[in-house]
Amino acid sequence: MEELRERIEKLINDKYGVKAEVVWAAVPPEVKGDYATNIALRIAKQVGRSPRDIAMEIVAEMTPEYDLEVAGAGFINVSWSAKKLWRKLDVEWSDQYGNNKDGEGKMALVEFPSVNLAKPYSVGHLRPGTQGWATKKLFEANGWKVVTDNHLGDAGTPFGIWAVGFLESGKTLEETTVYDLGKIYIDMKARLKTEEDVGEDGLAKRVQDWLMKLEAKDEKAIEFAEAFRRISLEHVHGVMQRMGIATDYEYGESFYVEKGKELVEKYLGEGKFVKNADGSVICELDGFEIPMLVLKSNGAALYATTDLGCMAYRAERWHPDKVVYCAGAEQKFYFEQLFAMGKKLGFEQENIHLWFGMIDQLNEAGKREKMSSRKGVVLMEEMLDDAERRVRSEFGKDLDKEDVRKIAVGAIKYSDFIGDRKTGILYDPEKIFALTGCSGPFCQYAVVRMKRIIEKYDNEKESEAWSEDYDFEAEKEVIKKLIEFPQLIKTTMDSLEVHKIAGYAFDLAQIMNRYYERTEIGGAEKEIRGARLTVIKRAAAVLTRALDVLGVEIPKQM
RNA sequence: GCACCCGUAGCUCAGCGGAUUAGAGCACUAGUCUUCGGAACUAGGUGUCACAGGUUCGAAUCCUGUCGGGUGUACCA
Repeated sequence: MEELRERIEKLINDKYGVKAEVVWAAVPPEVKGDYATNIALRIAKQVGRSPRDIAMEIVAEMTPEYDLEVAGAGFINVSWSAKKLWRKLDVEWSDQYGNNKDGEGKMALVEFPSVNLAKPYSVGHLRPGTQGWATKKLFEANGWKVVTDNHLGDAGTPFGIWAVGFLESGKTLEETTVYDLGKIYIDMKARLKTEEDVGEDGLAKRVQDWLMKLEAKDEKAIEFAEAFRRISLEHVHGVMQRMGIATDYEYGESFYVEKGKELVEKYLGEGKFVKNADGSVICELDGFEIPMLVLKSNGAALYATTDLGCMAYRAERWHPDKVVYCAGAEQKFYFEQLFAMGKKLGFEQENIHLWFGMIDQLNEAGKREKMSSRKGVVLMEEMLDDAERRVRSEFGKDLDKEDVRKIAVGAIKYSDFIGDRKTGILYDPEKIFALTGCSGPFCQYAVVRMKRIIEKYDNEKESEAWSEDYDFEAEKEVIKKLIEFPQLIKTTMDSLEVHKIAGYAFDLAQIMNRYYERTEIGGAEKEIRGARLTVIKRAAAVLTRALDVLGVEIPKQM
């Protein structure tokens, strides 16, 4: 294919004086041929001839060396024998198949899931975790070194809200749980909203007072903050462990408060920031009507302050080439400002806001609406429990605990990758926990089934010995799919559209299910069986790797 | 007001560096069963690709406008 591509590119250059890249695309199954290029259509205008004529001429030059055919408006379709395709796959195959070294020597910092410690981990924070983890995996598959950081929401207003609410609750720190914290947070938020609506600010002031106390290192405030962090973090770790995600570091916002404030002073001194009459500090940004607020009028830090400190800390410690912030679409404007500020201040890394649509739920009227703390959210633990319950009841067998978890989490994670990450998702248990159709468990099942077949027939290394004459025609569709994989990993890296890998995994799983529905393996002659088992082994390896990028693990049985 | 995202089958969504006949899953119907693991496979679609223009030999895909939905718009994160 490479050779043919170069030949055609050379031909159109020599013959028509046009430089263009030939790209092969898979053809629809009804059409004759395996791959097609629309090169004739693309250069037709420049050449000044009809695409069909050009395609005919190209084909005439390359026949009979290659099996080419002009189709449709001027496509050039190529057919390859299954055996040739198999050889291509075989040459490229290794235990690292799919991975590449494009990112060698480069380093990325991926920030996720960045949960708010003031309330229990809810489904509202599902996407940063799943998408962030997949992004890390994707970078690694492309040869990057990756450092991950859970940028905990452990400072700022949530702390003040929690401190005020906690004192009102009358409970002691020892008897306070993460669920109490969540309840306090939600109640307080509602009260603050009511207060604001009537134009008062008594409660808001008390919240800010506690915040200031913490930043001034008041003993009581620090004690609260530490307890608050301990209670929440234990809970967060539990959920992340069940989800099968983890980060290397978890410096929270509080870690960067001081550093951020120092930098605000520094840039004020350099004239890059401006102090308002009310004491607040801003950073003017070209192209933005609204400047970036980097310090509140009462002198307290806010998100931008800690993120500034964070950006500087990371630059100094890791010198990342890219920094990926995994956070919802509603924060787009903020990140645009933050990145513009980073540029203005001379930070060199490329910043990416990996954003995603929000999670909706159906209300009583059956209408879609945003999931919000006030209306009551589904907690991650509840969701995981539900999913595991469903797995247990649907899969009658005695699955061990770990397999149940993997299947449940596989369903949840995969459902996040069915659509583009920018598209919002609907929290519908029927879809999130889907065990059939386009789902995680469908893909997991395909791998488990393949492994069983391999184990059953591969006990005497039969896969190593098959007849040289075997034509691989029955495996052609599988082989073509496997050939696509390395390129998919590369192109997904450009767009960070991980859902394309999920689509690939589903296609491959479906192809495999169809494959052994109509192809005999156990009953095949020994010389053929070995070849078929080898293809199945490779398909299992590729599907496992694709799912691994998504963070979907393979259970031992299901 | 301005900015960004979205509008494709009953539902949930792919497809959008233009191109061979617009696809999946769910749901529904009918099949395939001495299972190399049937949690599977096969067959079944009357879709104004929101609407209207434009560019093009060719537009769901690119451009402009309109309508509808969502989000954001400095002391929240």
